[in-house]
Amino acid sequence: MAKFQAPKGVSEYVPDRSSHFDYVRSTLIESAVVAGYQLVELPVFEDTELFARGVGESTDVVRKEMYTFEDRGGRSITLRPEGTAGVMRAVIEHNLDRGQLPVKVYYSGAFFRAERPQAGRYRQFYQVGIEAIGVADPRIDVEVIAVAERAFRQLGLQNYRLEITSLGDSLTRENYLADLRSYISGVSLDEETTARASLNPLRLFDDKRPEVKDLMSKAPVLMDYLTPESAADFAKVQELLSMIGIDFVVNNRMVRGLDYYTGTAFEFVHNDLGAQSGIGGGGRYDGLMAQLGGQELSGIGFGLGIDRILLAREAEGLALPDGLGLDLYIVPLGTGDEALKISEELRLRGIRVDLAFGDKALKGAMKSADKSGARYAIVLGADEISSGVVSLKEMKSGETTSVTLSALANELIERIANLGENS
RNA sequence: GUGGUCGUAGCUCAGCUGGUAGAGCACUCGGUUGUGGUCCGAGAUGUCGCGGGUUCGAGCCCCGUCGAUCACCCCA
Repeated sequence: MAKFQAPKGVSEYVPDRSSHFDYVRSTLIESAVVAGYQLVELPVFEDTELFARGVGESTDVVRKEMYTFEDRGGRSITLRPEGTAGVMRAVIEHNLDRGQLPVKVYYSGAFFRAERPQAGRYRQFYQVGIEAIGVADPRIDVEVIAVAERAFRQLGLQNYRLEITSLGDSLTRENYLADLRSYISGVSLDEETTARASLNPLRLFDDKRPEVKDLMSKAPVLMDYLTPESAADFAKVQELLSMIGIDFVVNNRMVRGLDYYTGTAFEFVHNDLGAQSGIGGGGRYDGLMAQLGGQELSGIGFGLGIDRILLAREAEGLALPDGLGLDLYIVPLGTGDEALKISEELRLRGIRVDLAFGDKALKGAMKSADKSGARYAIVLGADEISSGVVSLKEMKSGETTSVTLSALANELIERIANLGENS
């Protein structure tokens, strides 16, 4: 029979790599939680119009990368290609913006874009994102950036940089885009590039062809058009980032792929990832809430790519930290009934326990103990059960200690706690 | 969506100018009494991605297809 395979271009995680994935995801989430962001768990599909209006009709995401289908009721549905539009919809729908501001939420899950896959670019991929809605304050911009930066540091990443820019307010953009368009219309470009420019002239700053780069290096720069208010905000953001010790580089040619960004925009770029080097990015969006039928509230947020962050950790040779695996592995001799019972008692105390099943020989079961990565192992045979004493073996050193079964849970808990203090 | 490279045991790969498959690691069992990681021995494992074609004969050649990968495009 022909074997099935996963659909083209999806990322999926199975042991042992899945534990690394889970470590990255939970570290990112924890960084948001400690800053007061609360979970929103949202659908992975939404009304197509939400993304068309929210993300922007001119974006590639909306024009050619969405998974769109008609449901049985004839509605046009789209698998979410990004997180912010759905969050705005939920905030408006549940009136979260009627209470205290800012609304601070995080999300985590799968997103979908029908692109040609390559390393770090998948058709189903995973992000953790946060949004802070309702307060336009450079300090929140910096907090949002700090949530990402802190997570990256905790994950041990080194070889990356933070790029920031300001896209200015609507007046800034209006003036700037007019000048940029007239500059572009004055230079000669091929048909396809001209078409891209007419959709969003900013995109040309991303072009990798030398001749286009050369042309764009002489183009007007948005930074020069910032209104005094935008310029002051941007200066404040930089000042505060420095104050809390976050390094950054200003990239005044940064291009963001989604149309809703205004003001502060940022991107984390990793150096070891090839073409798909962005591990996270975000920015402020002034008009989005109103655009989607809500109040005129500004917001800021980011999306971090779990897949790419995992690749970045692997590229930097970072291993999983100790202490995430099993605490104890039980090797039963004879019937394993007692081992099963004890494992449940220990698990009830929060100790991570696995055991050998299926009447494995001692040697084989000890090998399993070794491979399980458990910190400790005990053999549980007739002797131990009748005497009530087991020999607790630390797998790494091979040292054994006699412990009574009744004291085993406390002994393990104490040792695990000590380990946490030492590391 | 466009172009390049690639696809052989669970994993990493070898397989010369076409003659019906191999290594290392991993896995299972064993090296006589209840303790893994080293060592030694034995063993199982592949429709050579899939489909067609050329040939007396194809893992090696040709076409298609699926997938991966790299770049473009775009982005997390």
